[in-house]
Amino acid sequence: MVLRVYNTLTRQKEEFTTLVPGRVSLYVCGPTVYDKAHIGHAMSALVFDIIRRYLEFKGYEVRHVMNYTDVDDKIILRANELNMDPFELAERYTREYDQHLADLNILPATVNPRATQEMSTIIDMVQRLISQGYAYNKNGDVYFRVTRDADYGKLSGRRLEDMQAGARISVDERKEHPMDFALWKSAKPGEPAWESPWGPGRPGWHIECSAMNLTHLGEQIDIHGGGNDLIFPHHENEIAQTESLTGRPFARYWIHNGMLQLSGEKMSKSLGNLITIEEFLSLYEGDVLRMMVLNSSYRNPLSYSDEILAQAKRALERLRSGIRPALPGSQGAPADVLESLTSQVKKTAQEFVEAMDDDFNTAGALAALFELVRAINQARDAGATDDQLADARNELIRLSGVLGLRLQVESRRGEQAGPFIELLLEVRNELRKQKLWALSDVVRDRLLELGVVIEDSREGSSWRWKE
RNA sequence: GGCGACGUGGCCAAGUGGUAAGGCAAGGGUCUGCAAAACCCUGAUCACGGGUUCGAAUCCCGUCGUCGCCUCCA
Repeated sequence: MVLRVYNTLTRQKEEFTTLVPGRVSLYVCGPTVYDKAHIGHAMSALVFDIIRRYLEFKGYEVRHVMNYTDVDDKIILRANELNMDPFELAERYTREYDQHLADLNILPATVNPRATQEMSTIIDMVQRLISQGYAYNKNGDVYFRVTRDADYGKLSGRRLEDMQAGARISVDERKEHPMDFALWKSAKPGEPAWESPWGPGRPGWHIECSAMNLTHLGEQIDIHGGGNDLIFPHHENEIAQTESLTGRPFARYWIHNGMLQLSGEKMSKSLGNLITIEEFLSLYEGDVLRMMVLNSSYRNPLSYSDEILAQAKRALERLRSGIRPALPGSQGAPADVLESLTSQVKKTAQEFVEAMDDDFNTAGALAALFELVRAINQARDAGATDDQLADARNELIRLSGVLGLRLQVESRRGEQAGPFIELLLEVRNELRKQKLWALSDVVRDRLLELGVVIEDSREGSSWRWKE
């Protein structure tokens, strides 16, 4: 099966091949660490986590780089407001973000470079860009000369002429062309600064990513990803810088995720319509957010609402219903039921791969998993034993894992409670035999309040942790 | 104003030429002391208007609507 990927650069789905057989170099733009991250950032991280996991499932060895922008205007501004050291501020939010990623079950990147640790590469690149005529120095500020780059605008589909017309482009006298962008910014007194041939200053935003790619992945990479709000100017400028220097195509595939929306608008700090990852995780488990992402297509906008959230929660529960144990007293299911279960396992695996191969169609992949869940539940209802369910259940767990979903969550609460709950069930069974319904209902209700779900059947009762 | 994306049942959403996956919700049923869960059954002709085609949600044109980018942004 061939994987096909939508490439922003060509605006179409393309067959996925890598520079080096069996290996993928993946660069994803990470956050600027000046404030708490919101679930829009989480969505992007989840999308690329799913992509990475699927690539690994396909047998690729993935070298995954995600950067932290830990020096820039906003960090300095915020640090001043808080009367704090900018590096300390960045460090705090970097650590916090790392923790969020772990909480969301996002695999750690192979490398997490930071802008402040790439200075020598950045300065070297800027210097070479100047010497080759792609950039110029104006009193300590260095700008990229967009008119020198013949195919500037190829990623975002813009032409320089179009952008000048009608747009509000700030007039900056120091620039030769309004669209020229900063490679190096001179430092004002008191600002963090690094020594450079053009005086003390700090890198512009775009050059750091170019530098980190070069250092950690090389001149050419397979996939470059990020939110679609980065297409212009950020990724456009990365291409301009890198390709001007190397003379070779930078990333083979540009992959961009759609924006998370809240009340019809992009979730963002400037609009103030955001939910932080911290807030979300204090109320729900990370897999709920992952489920929301999986049930949509990564390139389209995803709107966040209480209803969508509730749907994702229920969908996750349904998926998990597939791994519940056999019913008490099961004697085995009829042969035809077991046969159709076996064939559904095969069918699901096949449909799962087919869907994911089509530009990571996670919604389609989920549909295949839900069909497996139904087949498993049918078999269980028909009396299948744990042994008879094992293969199907393992496949469900395996494929869900490719999407990063964790179905087995029981252990997160103390296992020590198990024997005591069993004891309560035994006592309650006695009560039920004696038809003391009121009392047995009290036990069930109180246990539910404690997070334990009791389900009665003809053959006896079972329990599980509430999700 | 320029560039781009999208518009499928109450909600989310797959499907991009051959008569509409899946999930949530809703209604009916099986099971059950009750409940819950699970299982079974029930619903859309695909924004609107033209066109191409034997045949279109799926291709083309137009209209309307929503969103993103054009300034920092996942």
